[in-house]
Amino acid sequence: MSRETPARGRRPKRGRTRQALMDAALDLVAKKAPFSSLSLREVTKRAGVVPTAFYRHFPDMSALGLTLLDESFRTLRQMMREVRQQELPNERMIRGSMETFFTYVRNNRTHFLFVSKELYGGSATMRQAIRREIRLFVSELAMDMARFPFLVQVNAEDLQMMASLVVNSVVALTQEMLELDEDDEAGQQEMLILAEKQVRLIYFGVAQWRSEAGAPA
Amino acid sequence: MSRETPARGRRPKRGRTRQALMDAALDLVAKKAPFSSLSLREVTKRAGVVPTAFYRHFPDMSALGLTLLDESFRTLRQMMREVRQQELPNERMIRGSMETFFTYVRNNRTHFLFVSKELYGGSATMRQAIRREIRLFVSELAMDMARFPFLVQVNAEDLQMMASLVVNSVVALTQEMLELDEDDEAGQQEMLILAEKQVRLIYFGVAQWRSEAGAPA
DNA sequence: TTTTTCAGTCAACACATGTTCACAAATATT
DNA sequence: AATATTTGTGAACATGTGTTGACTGAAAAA
Repeated sequence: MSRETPARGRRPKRGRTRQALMDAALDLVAKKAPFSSLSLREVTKRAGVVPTAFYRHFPDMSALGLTLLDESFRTLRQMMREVRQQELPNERMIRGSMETFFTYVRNNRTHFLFVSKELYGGSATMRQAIRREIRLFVSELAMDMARFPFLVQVNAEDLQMMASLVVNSVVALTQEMLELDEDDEAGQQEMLILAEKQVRLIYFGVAQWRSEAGAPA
Repeated sequence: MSRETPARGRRPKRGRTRQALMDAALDLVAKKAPFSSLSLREVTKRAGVVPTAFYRHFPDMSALGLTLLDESFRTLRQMMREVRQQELPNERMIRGSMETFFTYVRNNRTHFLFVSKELYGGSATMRQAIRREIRLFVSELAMDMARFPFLVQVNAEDLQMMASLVVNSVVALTQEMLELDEDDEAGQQEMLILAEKQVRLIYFGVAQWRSEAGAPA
């Protein structure tokens, strides 16, 4: 922390411009339109930089988008790792996972908002990339579930089905939560409880599955 | 079916322009960008009409959007009615509902695509409107579920929770299906089966619910 | 220190956008 | 048949857009 305050008049902002552009875009997405309807000039203006400076860091807007996606994914994966490694007793497991997950969402609101909007509204490449990531998430969850004693004899396909059900539900609730006001504590808490209940309900169904519904139609 | 072929040179297209604009927008949304990044001129061009003609039918683009939303909702409600009124025996019920639902999705692809993209990517008013419609859907499903013999003693809140779980899951699968190619028969069928399985799984959980998980934490 | 590379500015362009206005054709009303 | 109203057209505007090129100060490498 040595030389700040860049001389007044010409401000160098020594390298942070790239990040400033990304943050600006994220901000705009969070409180305005989807990324696809963001203009280059809009982003640079918010970043406090002249339009042409953009090209020093990204060839075009879609490149910025992909970088943003990458940054968001890093957050997501880190969260996933944290959720998976905390081995809790069966009863507390669901609650614990949901808590750390939603905490992550709150602490990385703009990232999740960005991903949420791009999941269906973004370009084809974006949507594909996000879906791939989600599928990965589903597979890992399925692997974890395979270790449950009462699921040892469920085939891989059904495990995948169950995991995707859990993930889809949590994703939906996450998107609903993002719709809430940022500091609506009560609403957020309500969402957490709802999420826990729903996942628990699914696990009830899962526990029942092996016996009855073996063969597909 | 009297006077077609509009005289060549000046074409009258006697009133159909409004619908042409709506269809054009829907088309563009289906095979290109989200609605918010559509330009007025783009839409009019695709509708085969001069930009200024737009104002004869809508004050601005967002009005077009709301009209489109309304049109899509009519489709949705009609589908809902049809699903609800077919009282099938318990075993066939889930399968039957899913089949008519997904048939509707296929037959109104552009509408569902539009709604799907607007759900998270659209303007605040749009998102709210769609969410309201979904909540309505959830409430009706909860009412239907309340009549199940094994659910009579589940409280209203939990019924709502279960219904929202079902709806969220089906919505997610619908969006996944819309990502598929339009004439990927195999993929669509697969989605249908997956949907049925997931809903059935949820119902297993539901059947188990009443006994164990009464009180919230 | 000198030189090279990096990261910002400024001016300018060609083009797409939303919107206006006055006008004309098609249709509806009388 | 005469008139009024709706619906589409054309020209024109101010503004916002992506992108170019030449230039310049700051930081890094020599």
